[in-house]
Amino acid sequence: MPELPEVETIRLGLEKYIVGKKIVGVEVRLKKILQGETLKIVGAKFKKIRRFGKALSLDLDNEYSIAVHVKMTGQLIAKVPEVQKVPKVSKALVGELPNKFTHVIFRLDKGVLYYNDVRQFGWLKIIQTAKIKDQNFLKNLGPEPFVGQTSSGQAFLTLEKFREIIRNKSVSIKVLLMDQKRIAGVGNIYANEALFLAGIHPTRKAMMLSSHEARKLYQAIIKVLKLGLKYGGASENTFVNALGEKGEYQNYFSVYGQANKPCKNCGNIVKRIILGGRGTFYCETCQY
DNA sequence: TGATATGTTATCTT
DNA sequence: CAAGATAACATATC
Repeated sequence: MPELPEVETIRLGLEKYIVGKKIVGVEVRLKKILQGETLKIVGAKFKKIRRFGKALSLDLDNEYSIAVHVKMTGQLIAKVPEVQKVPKVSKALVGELPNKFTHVIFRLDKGVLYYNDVRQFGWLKIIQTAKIKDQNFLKNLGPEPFVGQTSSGQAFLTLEKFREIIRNKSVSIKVLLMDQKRIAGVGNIYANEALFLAGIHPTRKAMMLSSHEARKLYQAIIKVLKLGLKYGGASENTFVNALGEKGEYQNYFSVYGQANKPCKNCGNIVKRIILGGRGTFYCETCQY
């Protein structure tokens, strides 16, 4: 769920609302979620928020960073004095803060930053900013599609690189799209949507795509990611932005989650299979 | 009650 | 080594 557009949505919110604010205290309610010494960051100010694929780095002004991966159900929510009324806050997804899913609380000089996580798969790591690139979650990250934001210095996925990545790979194209080591940022929702848009069947072997199909799919990936970002991400499950508001992209899915419903293009029934251990949705008529 | 949900990593089989 | 399947993590929701 939180894939590139959702994490970028969080990043934009944090950039706007917590950069410049000082950490005055840290409360860790669930120890396994946070690694590192909280003492290192007390007194430091947020300087910059970077994104690497689906991960974030909250850089402080004292050479330390808080690296964050929200995995499936993590939420980073800021309560700041300049946002008095938040009209679209999702009560169902957030409710009172802190709540029973709030595992880490950063108290700021002006406001609070909460980390919530229903499934507890996400993590936060306090590390030296200079050592970010040595982290496993970054070392093996592939180039990421360009969706109009540059914040991390990550390599971008060009059409030439994409052709190189799919060349000679007999893995299915959908599994390849979701492989973070090959392409960073694309998860199950956007892989399904991009393949539908490009008219390519998810089980096709990557190496069997024609030159034309490779270009079409490359363009489709960028298009759906940009669309997701435009709608503030997809709140299919627990995703909310840095203010606790839902995204809207789930209202525009073509195939994801549409099993047994008519294809928006041709009216045929959308199929569901499992690929890479994940629900895979496609139209037999429109994708081949 | 049981199926389903996703990101990542580990493990096992082919 | 490549690829594919499956499970594990933890829990809510339908």
